[in-house]
Amino acid sequence: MTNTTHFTNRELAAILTGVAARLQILEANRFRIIAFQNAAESIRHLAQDVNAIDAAGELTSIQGVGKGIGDAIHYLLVNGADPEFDALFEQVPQGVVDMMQVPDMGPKKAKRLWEELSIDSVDALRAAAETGKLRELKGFGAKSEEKILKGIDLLAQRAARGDDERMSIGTVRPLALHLIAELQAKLPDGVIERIEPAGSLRRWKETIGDVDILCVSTQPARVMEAFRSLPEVAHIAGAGETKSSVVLGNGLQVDLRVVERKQWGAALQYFTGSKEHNVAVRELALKQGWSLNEYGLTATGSGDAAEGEQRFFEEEADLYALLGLDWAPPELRENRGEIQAARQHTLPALITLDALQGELHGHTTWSDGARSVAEMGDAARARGYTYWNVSDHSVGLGIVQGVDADKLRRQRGDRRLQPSLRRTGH
DNA sequence: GCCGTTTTCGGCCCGACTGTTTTCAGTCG
Repeated sequence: MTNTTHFTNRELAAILTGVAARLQILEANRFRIIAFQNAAESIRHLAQDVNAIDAAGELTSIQGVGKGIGDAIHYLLVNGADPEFDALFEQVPQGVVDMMQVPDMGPKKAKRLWEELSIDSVDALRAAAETGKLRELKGFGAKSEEKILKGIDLLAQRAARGDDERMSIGTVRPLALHLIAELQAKLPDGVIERIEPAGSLRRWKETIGDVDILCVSTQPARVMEAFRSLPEVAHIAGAGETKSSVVLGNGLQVDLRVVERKQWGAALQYFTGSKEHNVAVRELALKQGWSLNEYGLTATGSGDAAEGEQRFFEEEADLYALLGLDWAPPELRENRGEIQAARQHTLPALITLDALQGELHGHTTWSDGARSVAEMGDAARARGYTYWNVSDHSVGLGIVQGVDADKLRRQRGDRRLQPSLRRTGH
């Protein structure tokens, strides 16, 4: 076993995503594609270095990594390349994969454009759309061309703005709350019965890809109309009876969905995600004889309830309770063990803002620190800190109630460690 | 290709919206 580090977690995840994309274009077995996507996602969010896990021979302990993908990863980490992956990357050009970044351009369309019109890059796609070549293809029309050009512009904007298309929750949350307030002000009292941000915003993710807003109203058409005509809206990406998507001037996409009051619990659960959490909850529901969608539960007939019987939930907790689960705080909903914990009533209590008496953060060897993340974490724990936020490269240290904060401050001799607090998001 | 409170086989979440389609496939979240 060599100790050479060929790939970081992120690089490895990118390779697996590239494999999945190419398998999609080649129309491989769809479950095989999902397997690569899941493995990539797991590794992207891994707290440990995948090289260390490989060195310990425990790759298959990673969620979504079995023998097949595990062996491939090991080969890749040891040798720096995998012939099977290389062949795939050679077979389908990167440009064709890049085309799938354009909104509404999935593997099927990318494949057809590549095979039938020899379009193998975003630039070639733009040229073909501009000259009206795409509409020669069955299934493509003038509107498709227009949409593709707009999508490419959007991509270019994003690239120009920075390499990360996600925005900080510190930026997005106030904006989302402002939009909600504007929407409510625009409509007469009572039209909107309930309204709340869902999605990654409700899960308090550090970065937000797009904003999901859920609301209850008996007049969805009216709400949709008011939403789409908000002054911040630069482009309307979708306009349905109960769902609209808009893009703001700053490039942020905002989706609004309207449901009935009795559907609120299931809808909030559904739109809060994460996708991984939802898939796991729906699988659990299926095992209990219920099919779960954003409106409620429908009995499949395999459980105790008669086939077709429906259940609705005004509150999210009622839905979880029917499935035998404790209500999980949105922050935990990533399918990383919270569902098992909810079933066993062992969900952890989250540290709340008022319990924190101070915080600091330490640099590690990732940048200019002297110790690794693991060493820093161990040292912090040994000295009585409750460390509560560990990323790839730094350790956030929180002092919570029950810990002698004054003593810690004396030990550190750090006058700057005051009981005041800055919200960091976690 | 992965996985297991029906475990080594046989499943694998579900619906809204769009464009171009005469009934649906593709994409997205």
